[in-house]
Amino acid sequence: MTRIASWNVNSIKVRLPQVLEWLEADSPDVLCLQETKAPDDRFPMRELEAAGYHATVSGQKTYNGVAILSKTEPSDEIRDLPGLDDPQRRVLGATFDGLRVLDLYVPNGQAVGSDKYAYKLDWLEHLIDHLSVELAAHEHVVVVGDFNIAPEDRDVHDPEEWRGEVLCSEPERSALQSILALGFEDTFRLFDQPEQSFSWWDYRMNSFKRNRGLRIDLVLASSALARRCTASRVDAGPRRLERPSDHAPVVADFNL
DNA sequence: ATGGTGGCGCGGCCA
Repeated sequence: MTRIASWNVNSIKVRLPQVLEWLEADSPDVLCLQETKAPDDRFPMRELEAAGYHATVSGQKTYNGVAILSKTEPSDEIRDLPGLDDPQRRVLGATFDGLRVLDLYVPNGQAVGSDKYAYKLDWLEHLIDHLSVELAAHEHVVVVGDFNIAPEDRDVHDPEEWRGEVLCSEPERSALQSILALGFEDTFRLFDQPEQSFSWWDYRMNSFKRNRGLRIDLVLASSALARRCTASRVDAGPRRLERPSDHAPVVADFNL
């Protein structure tokens, strides 16, 4: 069994104890992190290596930053989308024993119509182009991360409140559908799930206690890999801890 | 309601 997980930690410095605890409890083979908010020379390599994990990083100061923690060594790492010259560290790809892993921190987009929203849609276009290349090169591809898109209304606590807003707008959802149409499955929807399952809850307004959330953290698997998926879930446990990330980990198991 | 909460870093940006 191979377990792949994704967690937007909103600062690896603050969340390191929770990450170490979660690695110990859930023993993923690969844990992809987003919003590490740390330059590579400030990433806590030693602590994670002591826990038995390699750390492959692409970070920056203050914002963004992605990392892949893995039990085995990576190869063929990428840190950019081809054709997109971008200082923001949002992409990390690596291969582990024939499994191609892409860790994404998709731009938030701020508000529909803003410059950041245009950047998000442009970024997604470059992502779609690159994922077709990845699919052509690898049979088993898993694309995980904070997509900052709720795929469908059932992934939103109040679809009418969010209708047309950033994270839910039609162009964003259309871009995600284009990714799926390349030949990916949203592994969460391969299984029966509790209603009102979300992966992100705003820090404000007691959103978590009221379960006012969105499911924006996804594990997508290429068709051949999806056939080997045995489970996919959100682990809301860490969101209940003191000083939590605003995101919960998402986890998928594969018969590999 | 243009707030609210949290991280970074020490004022204001970003989510």
